[in-house]
Amino acid sequence: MEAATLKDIARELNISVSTVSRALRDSYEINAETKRLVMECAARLHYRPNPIALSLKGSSSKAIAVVVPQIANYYFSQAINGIEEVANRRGYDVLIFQTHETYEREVANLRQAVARRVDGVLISLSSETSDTSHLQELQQHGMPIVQFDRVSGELNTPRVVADNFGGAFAATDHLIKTGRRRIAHLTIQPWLSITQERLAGYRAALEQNGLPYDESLVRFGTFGPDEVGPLVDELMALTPRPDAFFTASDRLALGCLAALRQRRIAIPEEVSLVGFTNLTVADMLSPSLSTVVQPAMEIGQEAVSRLLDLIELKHRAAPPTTITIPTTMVLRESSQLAVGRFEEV
Amino acid sequence: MEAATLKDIARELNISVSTVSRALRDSYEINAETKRLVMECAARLHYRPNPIALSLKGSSSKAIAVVVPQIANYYFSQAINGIEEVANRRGYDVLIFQTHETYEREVANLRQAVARRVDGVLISLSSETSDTSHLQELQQHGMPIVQFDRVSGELNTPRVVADNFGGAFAATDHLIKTGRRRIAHLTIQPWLSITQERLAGYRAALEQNGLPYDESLVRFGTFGPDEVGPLVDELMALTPRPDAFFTASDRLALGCLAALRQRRIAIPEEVSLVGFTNLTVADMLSPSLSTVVQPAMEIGQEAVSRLLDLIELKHRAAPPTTITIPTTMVLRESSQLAVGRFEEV
DNA sequence: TTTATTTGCGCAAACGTTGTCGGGAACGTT
DNA sequence: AACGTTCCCGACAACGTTTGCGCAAATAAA
Repeated sequence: MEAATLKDIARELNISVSTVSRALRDSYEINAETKRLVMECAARLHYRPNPIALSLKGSSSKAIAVVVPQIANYYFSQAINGIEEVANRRGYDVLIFQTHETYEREVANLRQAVARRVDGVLISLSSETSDTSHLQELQQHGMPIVQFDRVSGELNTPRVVADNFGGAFAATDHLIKTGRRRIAHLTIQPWLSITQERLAGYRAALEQNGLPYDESLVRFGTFGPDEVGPLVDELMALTPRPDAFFTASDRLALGCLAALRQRRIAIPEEVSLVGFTNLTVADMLSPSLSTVVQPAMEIGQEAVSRLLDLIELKHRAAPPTTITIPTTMVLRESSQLAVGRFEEV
Repeated sequence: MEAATLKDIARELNISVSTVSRALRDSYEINAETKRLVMECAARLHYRPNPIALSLKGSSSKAIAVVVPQIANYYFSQAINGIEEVANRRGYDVLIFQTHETYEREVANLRQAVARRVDGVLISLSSETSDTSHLQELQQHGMPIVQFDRVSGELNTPRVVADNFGGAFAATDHLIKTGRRRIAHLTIQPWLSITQERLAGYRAALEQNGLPYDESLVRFGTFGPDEVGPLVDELMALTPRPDAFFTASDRLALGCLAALRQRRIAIPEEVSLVGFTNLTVADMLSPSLSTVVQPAMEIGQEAVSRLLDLIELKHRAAPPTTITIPTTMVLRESSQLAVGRFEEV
């Protein structure tokens, strides 16, 4: 039962290794009876082709790499679940790599992926990555690449993203419709595509509702656990002070929630709060958190589908499109009394 | 720059492939000057040994597999971070596999790991797994294995676990010391080692404090999101009704919190609540959640260290020990007014 | 019968690497 | 001068597969 090889089958049946190989691949030049014998023997010995040898041969390795900033993150782990599901269904293995948000690890991970002869790469850029030449080079060497979530415009690949603009627009519009006028926007690193799109959606909703876009209400950064408090103080010191916070991430929303509660600022009476993405505990918080939900699993599924198409059909000719997956707004207590859902295009 | 091989270096320098191989491995039978030339050329061509070819050769693949129930889980992703850190530092790659809590995927994952020629396996059993013959067989074929977190006694390998008994004891003892007498215990699948140990700790603390162990206060199961509510109703209907809940997982604690809040049962006035493990948002909940914290990263680091020792030193002779990593109790609002920390042995 | 064609299968090369063996050159020893 | 060493290095096999080529036997066409 120790890792049967073609050779074992060949020896058992007194035929050559090549015949066994061809029989298993159902080649036309092998006798039906021989095929039957080989199949039967292979089943009996629990034969499984050795993927390592296959990779070495240079053909496909039936494995893809997914490179994400971190897996200790509900959004990414959900995306990976979607990726695995589709990939496994289509006969591929998934190798998971974490960049821990550093450029250095991203490069190292990609090198690893190449070394392990993956057939393609699915990547969500680290927040440190601004230069994408490492990926461009990879692509020029013929590696199929699909970007998702954190994408770069420099890189000419298919992209699968959530509708960040639409989600931010919907959230901001909701806040305005419920009477808010001074809406602060706390967001992440400014050079990320998702940041820009969310900011644009926020801004568009303001302008469409005839409200001014005030730069002093927008803050960028990778706020550590202790940095949100001071930031909230700073914003609340403005005149007129903000009556709503729209944050571009889980962590920021949680930080705000904690900071506001600590400062005894009533949510949503004094300040409304809306987050972005789909923290599992959002509805168990107090107050429960209104959020723009990103369909992480669906994004993963869509991205991996594109990648596998690229690998299998070699559709390099097809223009790299950007696929936008709709987001959903979930209204909870932090932005209003009523609890309900509405879909957003 | 396209994946340089030994052959490329050999051609460039007009020497044989074997000489190049030996020069790079600093063999004593290669002239110093030749070595220098080879090294220089290898650096220039960005040569990296092909791990696939190495694996095929049968030597070590410098990769280990880590098989966990799921990565969309703070505990496991932290453990993986610890594993990756130590493994990378010691020159190994980490292949991550998810069982999604099913036996079937666990078997498939292990097969995959073997096919990819990993040097060893780090595993936390799926909740469906009661029979461990697949792992025993693997082990008999010489695969180094270390279990962590969810371990089986049937399987004779090193084990790295949190001090589940101690943590549960401390939590229960804390509840008793703060005046609680009817402490319900909500826990997971009864056949898991962690379940049994936590239950034992709970029971020991009761008995040591002269309180009876009441089976009707202990509930096992994989409670879905909608099942916790009814369960809480059921427990609260008992007479005398419970004045504290001690749960064996994140999800259960959150579920209880939500269910109790919905039912307007005051925490901690009417019912105290203590969870197990280290949800990031625990201190942002309302009320913030007292928990027994498991040092996930440390458990991962310890486990992978044992595995690499097993791989490298072939210390098969050493008796498989169980390493217990201490847990910590973090007291927050859900179990009392005061907020503080104390260490637990 | 001789000559084509098909059918079924084996040989050998290749993927990148390591390890075993063997051999030539230069040196030192009898 | 013949022999034994030491020092460097190359040829070859092997890991498990796939694949192009060739070869024999059987069948078909002349």
